[in-house]
Amino acid sequence: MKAFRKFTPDELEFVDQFKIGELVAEEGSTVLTEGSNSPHLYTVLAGWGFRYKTLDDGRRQILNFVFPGELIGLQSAVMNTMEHSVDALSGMLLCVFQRERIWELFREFPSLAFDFTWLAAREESLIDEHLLSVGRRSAVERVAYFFLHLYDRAEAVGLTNRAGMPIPFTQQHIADALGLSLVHTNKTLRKLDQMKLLSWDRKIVTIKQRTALEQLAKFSDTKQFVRPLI
Amino acid sequence: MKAFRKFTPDELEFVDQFKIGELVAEEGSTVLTEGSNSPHLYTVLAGWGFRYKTLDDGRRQILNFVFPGELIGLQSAVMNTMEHSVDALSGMLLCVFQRERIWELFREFPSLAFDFTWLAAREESLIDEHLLSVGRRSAVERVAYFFLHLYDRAEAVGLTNRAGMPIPFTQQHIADALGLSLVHTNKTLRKLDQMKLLSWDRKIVTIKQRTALEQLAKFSDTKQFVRPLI
DNA sequence: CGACTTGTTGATGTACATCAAGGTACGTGG
DNA sequence: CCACGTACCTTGATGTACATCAACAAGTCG
Repeated sequence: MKAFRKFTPDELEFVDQFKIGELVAEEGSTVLTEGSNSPHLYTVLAGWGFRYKTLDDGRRQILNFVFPGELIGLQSAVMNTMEHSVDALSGMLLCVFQRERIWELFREFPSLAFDFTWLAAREESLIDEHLLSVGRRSAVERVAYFFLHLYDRAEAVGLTNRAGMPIPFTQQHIADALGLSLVHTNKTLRKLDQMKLLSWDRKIVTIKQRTALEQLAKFSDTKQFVRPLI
Repeated sequence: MKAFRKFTPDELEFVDQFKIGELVAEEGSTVLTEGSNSPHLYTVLAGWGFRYKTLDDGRRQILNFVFPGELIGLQSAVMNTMEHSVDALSGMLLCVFQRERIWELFREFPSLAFDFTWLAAREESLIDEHLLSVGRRSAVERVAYFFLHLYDRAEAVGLTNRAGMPIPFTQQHIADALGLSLVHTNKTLRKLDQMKLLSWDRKIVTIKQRTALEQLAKFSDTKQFVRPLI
């Protein structure tokens, strides 16, 4: 997949024995739990997931969605506690690594260590943009931005098709990601539909007028993040 | 300062020649600009700053505050573009590093590389919590949480005193950090003052009833993040 | 078939934003 | 010392974007 870089043979060998197995996570299951101290680190091989935090009274904030090629659990790997949970939206296939050996990775394979740092920095910048949305964009802008961004990421890993983007989640997830109520999210979606900019139909989202939507969303030229080869 | 870990002599030597100088940033000046490709990486030695993003119509979202001991510009160092700006709130003293040599650092000093990753992961987890606030907490909860969190971080680097926490910013900054309007931020502060939980007086903030405030804010047991020694 | 999940819509309520005005503290130059 | 400006905080009146509640329709799963 063009989203990934090439590895050298010895990197591959290390990754191969760093890996301790594969995990199939069922749709709706929780892969990692806030507050736990997971001994594992995962790479997503297939499927969708999402990271989130909750308040004790049940309010939930979805922090980001997780796509193939991304890492989950790095936080607990370097800090010894998970500060968020991860759920599987669709069935997911995960590649499992041993957390304890992360130190070895840093010592022996600086290029892989750099990848980790790069992924962490990229994740941070995604959340920064998301925070800007939730803090300063209106509901329509937020929804518009959200789907533009999501579409680009899904497309990059081949999760879109001619019809649009098949979506494994409900409007409640969108609401929880954008800091809106379920009802208002629905009304905002209907509005974008009436404007003929975006459609949501039976779990398929289609972007109908990309440029108009980008203007509405104040969509910043999202350069695809490419990890530099150094 | 107890917030920092000890370095080994050869780490110190490398850091010393990795460093290319010091920079004094004036109060109110911009240290890094969104969209630029800064050749430098900084460590904060003294003073306060903040990271933020803006929309073209001027709406601003403050992402996080920056304290001594923290790194700025790691994003541009690993990804070649800044996705946010950084301004100095007070006068700041920065230690400047050469970005190009970051690769050398990863190759020669895995322990320092690990520190970088650790700092990136910590920053991410701070923003996650902030996003939860902006997305799901009410205005009072947000303000309460904000000051509890800020106080702890300020205290960790010795920026508080018996009177409380001297604050180098205005209510507009708080509003921009919390996704509120200036006026509503002010009213919320007055409310917390009337409840005798928190006071804001001439740039000094005092937490008057810590536990009550924590309950109100749904303050999660913020463990001080301690970088593991591996 | 009912029970349940998901999407949709209208009526009502409220938390927040916006507007407008005034107050205090600090500076400046006369 | 004053008059004047400016930056920041404060408060009330009004407006609006969003939340909450309630009800129903359509699909889906036992």
